Amino acid sequence: MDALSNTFAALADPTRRAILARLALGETTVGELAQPFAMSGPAVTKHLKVLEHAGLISRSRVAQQRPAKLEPAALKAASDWIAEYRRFWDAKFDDLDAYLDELQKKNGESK
Amino acid sequence: MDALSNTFAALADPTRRAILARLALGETTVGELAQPFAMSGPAVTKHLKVLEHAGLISRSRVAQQRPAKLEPAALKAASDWIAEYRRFWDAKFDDLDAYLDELQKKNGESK
DNA sequence: TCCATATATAACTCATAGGTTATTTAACCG
DNA sequence: CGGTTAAATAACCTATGAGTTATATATGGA
Repeated sequence: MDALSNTFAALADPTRRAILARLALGETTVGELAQPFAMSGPAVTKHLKVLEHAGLISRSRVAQQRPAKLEPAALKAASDWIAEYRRFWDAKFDDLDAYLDELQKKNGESK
Repeated sequence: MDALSNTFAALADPTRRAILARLALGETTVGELAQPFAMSGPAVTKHLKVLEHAGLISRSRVAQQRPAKLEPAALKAASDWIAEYRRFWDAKFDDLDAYLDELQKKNGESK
């Protein structure tokens, strides 16, 4: 499957979105996720595999634990895809676009 | 299933994303979609049902045809969900936020 | 009314998703 | 080395998704 399909499919599960919300607060282990979600360890491991395959998280190792960490790049790709439709719901899109261009120029100079 | 899960699940299929891209150009019938996608009519009908159930499109009737039309509100909801993670990939998010607040004030006065 | 056209529904196949429990692997510690 | 803890894998179940072909429904027109 293509990367974007994997990303959207990963986001289509409320448990996985909750896991991402938890990871936004910091790295977390499988055990710390299994408890609040009232779910078996293997189930959490599977969800993490889906998220990892979608590029939304990465894993590391600390002793016996394998903490998961948020990887936002894939979210950005999904956001960019949706952004192409922004003009269909946001009447101010064109104005905003001009402002953002201007802002980027400013940042390029000052930062 | 919750609305957001339905939306992301609908977007997780490349054929359905292509259908949305086609609908961004204007309303389209089942027949006009089946041909370029080399797919049977019933398959298109099923994809349209998924998109409609996700709130991403609406249907109407013109003679024997049932044109489909893009409904961007559901896309906005998905975009808003992802936007909460923007700070994780966009270092300029805080600055941007200030600019957008300012812009909204301006629009409130002038428009 | 009868036929043609466009779409939807029914019935089916095959693959995958999400969950379970039981077992195995990996890493630390006495 | 032997035990303990954390996580992954295996094997399984059930439900759902995406596609097919065949059939039914709805609309328009001669």
